[in-house]
Amino acid sequence: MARTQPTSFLRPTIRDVAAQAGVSVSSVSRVLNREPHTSPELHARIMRVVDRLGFEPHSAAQALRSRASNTIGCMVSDISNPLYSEMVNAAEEELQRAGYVLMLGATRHAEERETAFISAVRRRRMDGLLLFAGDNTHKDFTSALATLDLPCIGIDREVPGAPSVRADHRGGGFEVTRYLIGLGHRRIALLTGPAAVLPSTERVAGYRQAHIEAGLDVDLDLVRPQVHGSGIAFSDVCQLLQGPAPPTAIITLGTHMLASVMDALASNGIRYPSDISLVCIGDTDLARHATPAISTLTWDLSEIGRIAAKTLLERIRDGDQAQDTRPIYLPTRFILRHSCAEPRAK
Amino acid sequence: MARTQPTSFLRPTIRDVAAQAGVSVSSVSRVLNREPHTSPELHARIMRVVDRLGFEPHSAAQALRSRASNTIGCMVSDISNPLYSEMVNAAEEELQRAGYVLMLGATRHAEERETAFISAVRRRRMDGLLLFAGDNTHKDFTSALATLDLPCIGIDREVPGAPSVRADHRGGGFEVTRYLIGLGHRRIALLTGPAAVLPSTERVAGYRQAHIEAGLDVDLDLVRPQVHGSGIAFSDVCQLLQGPAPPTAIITLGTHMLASVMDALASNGIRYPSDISLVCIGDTDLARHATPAISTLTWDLSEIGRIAAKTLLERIRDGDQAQDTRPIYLPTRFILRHSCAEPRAK
DNA sequence: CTCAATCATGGAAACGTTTCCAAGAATAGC
DNA sequence: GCTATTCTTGGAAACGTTTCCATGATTGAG
Repeated sequence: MARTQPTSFLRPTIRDVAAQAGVSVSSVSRVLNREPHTSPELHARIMRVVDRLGFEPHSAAQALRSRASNTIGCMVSDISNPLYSEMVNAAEEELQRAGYVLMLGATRHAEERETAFISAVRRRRMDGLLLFAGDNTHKDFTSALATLDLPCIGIDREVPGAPSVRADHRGGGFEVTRYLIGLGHRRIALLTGPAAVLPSTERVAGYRQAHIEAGLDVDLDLVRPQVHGSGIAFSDVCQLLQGPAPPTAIITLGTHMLASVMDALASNGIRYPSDISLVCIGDTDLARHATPAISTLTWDLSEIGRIAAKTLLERIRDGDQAQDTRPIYLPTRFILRHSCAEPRAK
Repeated sequence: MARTQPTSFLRPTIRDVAAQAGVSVSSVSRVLNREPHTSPELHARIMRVVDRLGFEPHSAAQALRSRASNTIGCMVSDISNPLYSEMVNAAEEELQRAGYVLMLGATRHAEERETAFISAVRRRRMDGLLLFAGDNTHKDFTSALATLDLPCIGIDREVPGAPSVRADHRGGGFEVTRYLIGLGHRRIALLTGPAAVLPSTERVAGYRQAHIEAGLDVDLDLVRPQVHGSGIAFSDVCQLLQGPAPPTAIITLGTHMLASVMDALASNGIRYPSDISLVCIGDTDLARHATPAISTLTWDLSEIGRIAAKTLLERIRDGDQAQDTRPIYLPTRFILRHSCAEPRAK
């Protein structure tokens, strides 16, 4: 009887509900969890009290007892990168609908933050994990990940023992490079993310493949992986343009990097498509509305997020079965605009 | 003794640690929580076992007992909006550093998702809440919020009883409008977000104020709040341009909306700055690199996120004191580029 | 009409921590 | 050298659920 009259400043517990309704705690739990074997009258009586008291179950207690936290971890290097934020947005929508809450962990490319997040995932007994593209040479992180027995999906990333959802960056890189080669370009610069991140790795592979198929050598000096942040692309582009054998075409990421590249072109007095051809990867307002508009390799970011979320939910439901870990690929699409031309005759 | 030998597939608990170290559970807890009154030898012995077993405390149990979840809620309408994602990114960094995990709730402007998220905040006993700009006419949400006794910060939003961090959208709207009026414009269209969202409300207020100070009437037909998503600005701009008294200047948001506006101008054969002047709110790559570059009202998004996070942390630490709920304003800055001119003589 | 099966409910033991309290050991004050 | 304090540790009671088990009531089969 001690808790029949709940003190006003304390949130009501399931015992308060049980006491006020004159039933047992277990009945309240059963009703709240829609279990069978509960009479309609009991249900009505309990729900009335629940509403009156504004009872809301304490999810930590639920998690402790039932071993499900209804929480999904989402590890991403940089949520302010529009490529990621669009995928996260779509995934969150899908997971929210299924009753899960997303826990965000932005790693900012630091391995120490990655391992810290994995630790948080373990302590909080999260139910699943979405792992976005990141540096796959981080060994501490990889080994921390290996100890994690948890449904997991890689997004533009390979995760041992887990399926991944990816855009076909290799195919995209191939298509774009082949297109430029077809126009007659022989020195094509590729500005992409760090080499150890899957999309970049794949992109470079596609770039090489296109060269090989055309019987051309690859000049690795033209492949310039960019470190994150700042407008580092700027100096790389300047260096290339001012070098002995400047490129006649540039492939760059469509995010901030494209803006840096355009700055670099401008400050070297070089115009596209007349002086140099330009293709970007990842469609943006800037690519669409620059003058001339920039030909772009694009793919469906939201769809990747959605598929990743759905696949994760399936794996959570199916438990240990469904060990199909084949990657799911989404196609890229090349949008031709007006930023490319045949290279200048010497 | 029953649990001295932990079964391999179960995660070790604090009892396992205690048993293996031959000490009491409470000692382990004390050591782990860095409490005073623990001898160095005990500390060393326990930590050795903790490391060997790979023990990680179950945060649900901690939350249940200690009434702190180390979790911050983050309610935002749309995480894929770059304005929001940059603020969230900065806030997350600050909160992560303090040991908190961010729980993301994207509401997509739906009140039902807002109230659902508040419910999640309550059930999970989150320690604080970051509330980003949203429709302030949502009454169910507002009343749900009122029952929430929890440190809370509004970001570009007013929250009763809580401080807010905001850009000075009113001042910014005023400055931009005054600038255009100064150039001679008398019909200035304002395309902004929904009227019930604070930044828009304030912006419109600044816009009116500039008109009033100049002794001009405000034609409310020129103020066009835009519903979210899609390129709705497109049809509004077309309608204005084709109307009887088209505007000679347009103020628009710098996000996707700017692209829509540019499309609308293009498809009506109208060029800026010669035919019409253009200013956007919120700096983007597009605004910087469009030709001509677009004059922009900007402010420090990351700083807003950081300040919001820090203020929230203070409030969590200070408990019920520190009831200073005055809003913190950040200034806007007008960047003059090449998108404005005096209006055409008739 | 009886016995077995099912239904509806209650009681109590978990889940894995933290924290309160008690108690013995060590230290300090005089 | 004795008492009053402070240190160090252990035991046990919470925290608020879910779930297992037991029990009485109801139903169904023959």
